[in-house]
Amino acid sequence: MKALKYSRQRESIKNNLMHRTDHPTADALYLSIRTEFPNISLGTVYRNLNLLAELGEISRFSCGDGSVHFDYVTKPHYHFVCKSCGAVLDLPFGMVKKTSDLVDGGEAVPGRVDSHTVFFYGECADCMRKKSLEESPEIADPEK
Amino acid sequence: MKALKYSRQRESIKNNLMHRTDHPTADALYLSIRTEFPNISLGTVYRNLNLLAELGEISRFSCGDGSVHFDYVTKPHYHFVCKSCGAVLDLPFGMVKKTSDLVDGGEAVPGRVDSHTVFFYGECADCMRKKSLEESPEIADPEK
DNA sequence: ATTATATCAGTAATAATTACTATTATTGTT
DNA sequence: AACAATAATAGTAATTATTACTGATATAAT
Repeated sequence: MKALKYSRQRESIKNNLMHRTDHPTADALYLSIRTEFPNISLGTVYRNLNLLAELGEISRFSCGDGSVHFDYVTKPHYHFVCKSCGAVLDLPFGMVKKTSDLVDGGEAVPGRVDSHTVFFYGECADCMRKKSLEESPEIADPEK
Repeated sequence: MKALKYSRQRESIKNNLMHRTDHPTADALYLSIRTEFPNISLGTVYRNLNLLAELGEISRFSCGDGSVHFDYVTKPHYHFVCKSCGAVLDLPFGMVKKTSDLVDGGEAVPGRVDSHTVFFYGECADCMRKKSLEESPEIADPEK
């Protein structure tokens, strides 16, 4: 693994993302940072955003339309997306207490909720089985 | 508004999506349909998928990686995404009973859940205010 | 200072999606 | 069944988002 080196550009990207709450796309962030670094490259923005996401310093998500957004807040929380203006707002993690909170949005949501989606991420039963098979075949197939 | 006309291609796209459970992307669907319609156009697939989604006959979603998937099931349900093989599985709507089901995935999930996200879609307070202002300004600003 | 290498700017390449256009298919009407 | 109106298509070009590449520059350790 190669050691990380400081760079003013990466620092600026982190700083910029830290001081805004609008969950910008890579391009929106690029346009903003250009006021400070007039000739920063869009590729540099992408590379650092993905690097920071891998390091867990920021999070990246897509809110359904295919575009990817970035967020400095990494602790678990939910998002509210306005279908009218496209704004993405943070919602406190604890707002969902029961299923009915999901269905009607509960009272903590700053607007009208029409629908919601939930995605679970992990490893499916098939992949778990395959992996344990690779690690210790004798358990899965004692004849061997 | 222009009237909808039948087309064998659109029928085939619906049919194909109806008989599979793997939430394909537009391109995956295109490759599959080409066995029946060897010279169907990728643009035709995109156009019809988006049309059907607007009509509410199918649903479209992105599971975080940026790619857009399509689903013939339009009634509310959740998704489980395997980070290992990329499979997208349907989860029954009623599986989430309380917050702890969200956090640890509960027992209804066919695999190991590491994380989850929730997106609420609707209209934010700002847009709601603006809209009501446009419709009846005298209420918002009686002096006028 | 010297050296090694991570990072950069700029550009080219790739992938996903949409737009355009001349042609074909569908539907309602004679 | 032929006709006219137009929705839909195939094929291609254009657009957008993102990644890959390359020679130059910045950073960190010796």
